[in-house]
Amino acid sequence: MHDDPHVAPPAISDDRSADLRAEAFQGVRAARRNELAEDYVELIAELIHTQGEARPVDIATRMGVTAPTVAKTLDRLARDGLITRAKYRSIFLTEQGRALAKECRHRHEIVLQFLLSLGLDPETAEHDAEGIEHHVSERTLALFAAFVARH
Amino acid sequence: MHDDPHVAPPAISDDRSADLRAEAFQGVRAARRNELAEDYVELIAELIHTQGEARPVDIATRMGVTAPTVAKTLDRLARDGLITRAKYRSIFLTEQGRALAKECRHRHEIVLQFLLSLGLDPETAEHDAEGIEHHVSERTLALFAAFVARH
DNA sequence: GCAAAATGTTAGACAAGGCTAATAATCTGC
DNA sequence: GCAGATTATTAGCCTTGTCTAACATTTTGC
Repeated sequence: MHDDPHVAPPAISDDRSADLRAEAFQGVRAARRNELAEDYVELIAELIHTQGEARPVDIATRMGVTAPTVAKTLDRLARDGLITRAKYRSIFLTEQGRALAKECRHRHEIVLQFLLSLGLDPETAEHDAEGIEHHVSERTLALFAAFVARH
Repeated sequence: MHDDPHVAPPAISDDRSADLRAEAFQGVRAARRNELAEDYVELIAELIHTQGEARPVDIATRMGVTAPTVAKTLDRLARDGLITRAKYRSIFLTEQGRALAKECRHRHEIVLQFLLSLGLDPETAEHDAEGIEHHVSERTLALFAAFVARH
């Protein structure tokens, strides 16, 4: 249960450390599972805003995947209650989808501004923000926002 | 091909912007495909260093997955030339695997120190670093390192 | 208002990454 | 040195996310 008294104990016992690690990885894997949904929902919100509607073909172009891939992914999003769709019609966000999109956009914006504040060029900043935004905790986000505010 | 002259052109044409976006997402997806391999290789290196050997059971515990999942993943890593293994024996890194592990550890360390410098608590920092490290470009990493150096 | 173009869907394949259940090998303690 | 515990593997299933090929529908341009 506790540290073996005969060996020099590390700062944290191996068991506890391994458990913490496992939790961290499980959290990361959970985040990874949501990344694609978040990317889609964020993009759909943006398309609705800028183009007036979100069509599969535009999603496919911007995501860099084929139309059938988009179709299947949209089916999953619909199943998960993030969007509604009708055959051959464009996509709508549900209330839940809109909430997620808003949250994602917020996170994305803070991460992006943070990277820019740090002196990164806009293109790399956009690129890295896309990858990083899904893995930033509330605490880290708050620190990023504070940093942006004072620079 | 070019902007329709009848509408107010955005800073960047929609086509170009959509292409850039597609590239960014493809890059992110590519990074995602490597994440698991990087996590494993990094962990294997650490286990070899701290325990003297890397056994599947310890990998499973620390990754928070079951033994068969580890076995299958290790087969892929072996196929991809990152590790060598023999039935019922512990795992070794190839030259390529060691190089990847070293690079990952380096990135991880910088991201972690950066988050700590920013004032994040150690546990959250470790957790976020685990997710972020795979999505940080060379440029961003350099900026992180510079920030750590002057704080 | 119809033919052609554009868009959307369906079917089916495949790899990755996860699981459980069952089996096999190794290691450990007496 | 053997029985039981631990560890590793295999088999088989599931979901996600990607693709191509084929087909269906809608939109558009005369």
